Amino acid sequence: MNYWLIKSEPEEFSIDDLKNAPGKKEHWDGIRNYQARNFIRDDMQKGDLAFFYHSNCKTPGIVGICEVVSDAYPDHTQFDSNSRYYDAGSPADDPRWLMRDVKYRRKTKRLISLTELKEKAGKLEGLALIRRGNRLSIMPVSKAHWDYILSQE
DNA sequence: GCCAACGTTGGC
DNA sequence: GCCAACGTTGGC
Repeated sequence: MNYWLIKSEPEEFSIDDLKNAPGKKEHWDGIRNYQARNFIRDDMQKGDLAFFYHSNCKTPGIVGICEVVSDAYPDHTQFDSNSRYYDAGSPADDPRWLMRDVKYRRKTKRLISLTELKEKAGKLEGLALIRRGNRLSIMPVSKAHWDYILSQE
């Protein structure tokens, strides 16, 4: 059992969009970073929990919790020439990009902002999210950090 | 909208 | 294999 943080721009896909999706479930497409891909492929497991993080918005931060509910499978958007995620170089018989399905669990009681997480850097040492220049859209969260963040809810 | 930080690309 | 140029991310 591992813990994660996944970023989404709320204008694109918000925690409410996930909550309102059929079965409260959606595939997490559009990952185009090898490190993030490797996390999806190698380290995520069905049943893992992830913080849902809103990025590139007025107050970036953690807004909810979701669960990984599928194995990794090819992200279909890489083969769709109309998609912004189209990748002409991805071999059809060995797709470069994978995704998993995530399911809505709940919203956090309040938005736990990036600012606040940075203020608690002492308790969250090593958390990828607050490392300088971090741009990963999927990153691991240790059990200790997970528990601590939830205790601040 | 700006721009720092980072990942990727491609010439050599 | 190096590294400059470029495109993207994402906080501010």
